[in-house]
Amino acid sequence: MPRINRTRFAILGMLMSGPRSGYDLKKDFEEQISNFWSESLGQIYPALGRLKEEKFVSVKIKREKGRPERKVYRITKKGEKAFRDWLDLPAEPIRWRNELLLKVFFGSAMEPTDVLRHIEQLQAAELKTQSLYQHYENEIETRDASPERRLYWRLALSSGRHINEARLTWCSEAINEIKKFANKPKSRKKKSDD
Amino acid sequence: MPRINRTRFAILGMLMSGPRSGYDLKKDFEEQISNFWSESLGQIYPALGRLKEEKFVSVKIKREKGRPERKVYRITKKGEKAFRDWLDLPAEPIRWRNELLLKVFFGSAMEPTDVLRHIEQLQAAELKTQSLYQHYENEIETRDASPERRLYWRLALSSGRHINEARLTWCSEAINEIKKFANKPKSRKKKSDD
DNA sequence: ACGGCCATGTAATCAGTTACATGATTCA
DNA sequence: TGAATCATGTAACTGATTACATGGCCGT
Repeated sequence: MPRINRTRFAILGMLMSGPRSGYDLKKDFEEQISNFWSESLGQIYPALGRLKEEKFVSVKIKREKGRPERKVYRITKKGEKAFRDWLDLPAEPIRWRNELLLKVFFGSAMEPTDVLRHIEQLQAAELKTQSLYQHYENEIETRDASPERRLYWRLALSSGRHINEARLTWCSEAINEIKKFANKPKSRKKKSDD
Repeated sequence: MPRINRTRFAILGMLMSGPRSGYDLKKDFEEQISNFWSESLGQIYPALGRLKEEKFVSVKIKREKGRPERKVYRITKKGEKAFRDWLDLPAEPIRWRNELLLKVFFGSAMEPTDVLRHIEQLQAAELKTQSLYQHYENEIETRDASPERRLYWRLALSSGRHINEARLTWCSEAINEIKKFANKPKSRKKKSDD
C-alpha cells in the first residue's frame, strides 16, 4: 500500500492553531517540534500548493509595509476533516537509521580508542541537547496556548528528554565497557607500545 | 555538501566478516541490526553493482545443487580502505521523524481517549520489542564471533534496550498525565454523558 | 556596500520502498 | 498443484534535502 504523506498533515496540524505562511510554518516546525519532526521549505511550498488545489487550505495575500508579500494559508472545513481522519489512523512505527550505532556495530574494524571517540562525540551532542530541554520547557509556559495544548506540547517534549537521558546513560556504559575491554592485556592487538 | 551513501558502507561492513550474496546481506541486516538499520533488496542489488564497478568488491558465482545460482561478493583491499575511511568520519546525527509524537503534539484536536489509544498502541509495541531483547542478547552469545565483535554487537543492542525502556517509561507517564487531565471536570469539553 | 533576515518558489539529486518480472526447489 | 523459500534484478514512485533563482528591507 502507498505510504501516506505526513508532510501534508504536519502542515494541516499547524494550521489548526491559526493561519500561517510557508515561511511561518518552517519556523514553527523548528521552534516547536524540531525535537521529533522536520520539514524543509523545499517540501513545504509544493505541499501548500497541493493542499490549495485540493481545497484543504485557502490563501490570502498579506501586504505589510516594510515587509515582502506573504501568502497566508488557512485550513478549511474540508482540511480539518482530512486532518482528523489522519489523526484517527494508528501511527506508523519509525524506521531507525542510526549511523553511529552502525559504526559501533562495526567497531572491531577500528581501534577501541576510535570507537570511544565516536561515542564521546555523541555524548557531547546529547549533553548539549539536554541543556536545551530546560529552556524549551520554560518556553512552553510562556506561550499563549490552552492548558490542553500545553499538556501535549509538554508530553512531546518529555519524550525527547527521556530518550536523551537514555542515550546519555548508554554512552557512559558503553565508554566503560570499551575501556574495560581495551585494558584487558589479552585482548589487545599489536601496537604494544604503551 | 552531498550526503554520503550509507548503504554502501553498511554492505562493506557486513562483507568485512566474510563473503555474502545480496540475499544473505538482506537477512543479516534483518537478523543482526534491524534494531537500528534497514536496507531493502531494491537498494542492496544496485549498490552491489556499483561497488563491483568501483572494484570495492569482487564476485564469484556459486552453484550448489538444489539451490538457485548465487552471486557471492567479497570485499577487496580497496573496499576495506574505503570502509575504514568512512568509519573514521564522524557519524551524522539522525533525523527524527516520529509520527506518534506528531499526533500527540496535535492531541488537542482529539478527545483525550483517542490520544490514550495511540499511546497504548505504542506501549504494546514497545512491550513486544522489550521481550525480544532478551532473546537477541542470548543469541549473540551463540554466534561464532570474537569477544570484540560480541562486545560491539552487545553495545549496539543495549542502546536499543535503553531507548525501549525510555519509551515505556514515557508511555506510563503520559498515560497518567492525560488521565489526570481528562478527569479534571473543568477541562472536559461537551459530551458530559458519563 | 554587505550580510542577514524576510519571503517564495523551482530544479536537481539522492534515498528508499514497493511492485513487477523471472525462475528453481522443496514441502505439504 | 500451490505456497514458501531461495535468488536476482529492474522500474515506478514517493520522499526529502540541497542548490539555485529572485528580490526587498534593515542595520552597521
